[in-house]
Amino acid sequence: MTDKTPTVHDVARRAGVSTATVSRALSDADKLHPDTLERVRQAIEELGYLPNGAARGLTSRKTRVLALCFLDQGDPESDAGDDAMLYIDGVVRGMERAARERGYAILIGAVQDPDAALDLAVSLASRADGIVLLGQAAPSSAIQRLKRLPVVVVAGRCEDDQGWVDQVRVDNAAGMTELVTHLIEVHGHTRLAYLGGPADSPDAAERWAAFRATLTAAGLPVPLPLVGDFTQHTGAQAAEVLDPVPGAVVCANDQMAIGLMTALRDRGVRVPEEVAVVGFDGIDLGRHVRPALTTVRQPMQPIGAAAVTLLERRLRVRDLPPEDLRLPTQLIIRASCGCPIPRLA
Amino acid sequence: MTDKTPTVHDVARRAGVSTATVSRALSDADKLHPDTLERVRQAIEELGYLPNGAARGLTSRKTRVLALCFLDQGDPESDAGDDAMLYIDGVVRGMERAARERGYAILIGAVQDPDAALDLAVSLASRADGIVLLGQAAPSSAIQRLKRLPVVVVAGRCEDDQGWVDQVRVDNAAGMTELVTHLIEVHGHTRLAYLGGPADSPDAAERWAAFRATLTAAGLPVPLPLVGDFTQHTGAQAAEVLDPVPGAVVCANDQMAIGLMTALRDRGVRVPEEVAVVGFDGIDLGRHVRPALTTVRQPMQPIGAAAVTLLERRLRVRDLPPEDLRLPTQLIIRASCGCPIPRLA
DNA sequence: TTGTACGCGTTATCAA
DNA sequence: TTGATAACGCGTACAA
Repeated sequence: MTDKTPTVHDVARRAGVSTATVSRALSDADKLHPDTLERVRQAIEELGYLPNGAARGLTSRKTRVLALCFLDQGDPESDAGDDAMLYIDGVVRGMERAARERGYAILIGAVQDPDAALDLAVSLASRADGIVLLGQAAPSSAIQRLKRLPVVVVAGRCEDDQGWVDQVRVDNAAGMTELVTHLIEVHGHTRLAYLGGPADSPDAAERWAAFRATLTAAGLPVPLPLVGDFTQHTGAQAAEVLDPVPGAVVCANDQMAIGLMTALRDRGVRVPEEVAVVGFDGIDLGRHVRPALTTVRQPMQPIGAAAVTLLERRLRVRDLPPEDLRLPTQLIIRASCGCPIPRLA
Repeated sequence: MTDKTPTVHDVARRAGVSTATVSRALSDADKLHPDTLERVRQAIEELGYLPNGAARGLTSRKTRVLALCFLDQGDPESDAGDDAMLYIDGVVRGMERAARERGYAILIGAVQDPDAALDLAVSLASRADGIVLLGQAAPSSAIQRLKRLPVVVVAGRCEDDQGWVDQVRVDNAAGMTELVTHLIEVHGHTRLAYLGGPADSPDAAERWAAFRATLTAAGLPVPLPLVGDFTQHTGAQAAEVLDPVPGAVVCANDQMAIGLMTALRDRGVRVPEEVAVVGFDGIDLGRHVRPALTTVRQPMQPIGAAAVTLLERRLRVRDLPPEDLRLPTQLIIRASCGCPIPRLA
């Protein structure tokens, strides 16, 4: 009883055929005589043979793997950071489903430290046919270094590398514009406050820009933004600061909006009667808080799926102009903006 | 300008060294003369060289990859199936974090059809050093077939393969017992109904068994269980059936409990005043519904982390008796059981 | 329909 | 400290 893991040779010997035949049994099964096929099947079964992916990848120059590289800054213990993870979970799901249809598996890697992103990306890229770089995990150094293989940047910095690599983003500007316009035109708000996200978030930047542009276009004054860190905690803090309570508070993401609403309620301020609160992202939780959160939905899964589509396209055709996909957002009107409660939450 | 992706040879030539030196530059950097190292670094940079993971894996017989194989039965369009996915997301997160610490990446693959699980598992296993089979994705055929490499079954069927492979599960029995005991002893319930999960779910089976055992032990009558499919929809349906409203309804998962509560409220039945409702799993949503759901939390991330730990352990020592880990659950008392509302939701 | 033999890119062994 | 070279396991021309 040999304990080494069996190879094609072992299978071949046991089945009384050549290694080539074994190989064919695994791919072009139909090009074999049924009896031969059966013998090989037997041998494989009996030996517990598993093909060696590395050897396969070496000859075929393909791995049938698509990688995803992202930053996981969440404190493993607390609930903070869950927001980003919720987003990532959606993207992963979308990628996996899209990849599955095309015969790919997804390789996932994350780091805490942005400075480690490059090494991780290289390490993942060396085992994949293409790679998706998520948000902050896409320093231009990484993009340069990986130029040899298909790279898609999702939710990356806006300025850098534009027209350089394929990108997938969400149309933050359109979403925010739609949201603010709703507040102004439907509810007649004129005093809007803004609770923004971290300065290094491209999404946060785009949302803020669209917010002020929309106010300006409407001839309304642009408030000084509060700057949060995308956590519920930060949203709660904002409730303390907002003293002359404005008519409405626009938050750069849902978590902060929810934290804010909760703290406001604790302070005895009624939402949406006294102040409207709206968010951005469309996380599931927003459907279940009371009042249900009016927000702008980011299509997480479609983002993941689009990234895979782009990767696969470039795997087939290398010489293609870079694509810069902006996926549409969707305004989701619920109760926190002051709209009547719909029949179904 | 050659367009082929550069190899160690190209780098070696450009740096005026041998391939062995290039190889060393990537692993034992400190065993090289600083100047040599620098030249190699240069060449790598200039050529945009990326190591070939397949070739590496071939010689080293290691991939530094751990695979996860699961069933994704969710309808891509609807919200149904989210429950299972929430669970999986948590496990993935736990795996990734634990794997990262040990220098591994996670390879993810899913199928809809349980019958396809075996093929997927083999395909994933051939590219990984070890594999985690989740729930239904672990038919004994797969476990047999993969015997050559470390396999961990998470939330698998209870009877099969016990003492065969390493397993990670949650202590459903203890959790359910604790939950039901709370209902009986603290709230004095004597008429309990049960809304169970699908017959093919090992978790559902264990929970039901513990439920009835606890009632029996308390000298209470065991009701006929309603059988749902783990969705909110099913929970809502249960509200119609439960006519002589019992004192409490124990649901085999949170989704059903939430669906039930909502439907009950629509029917004008007050929870928890008229009937207590409790769930199982501890999904995030349960914290935000009103009344907040009393439930039993499954430690999703620790489950993933434990699976990785087991895998890595066996990667180091093959000859070890199989481990059958039962992770503890945690009773989370909120409002839906009738307990006073805690200060923080 | 089946077999032979070479090459894929890297690491490790052994010399130098 | 560095170089030459032999595996590693599989796919695939090419031959039979």
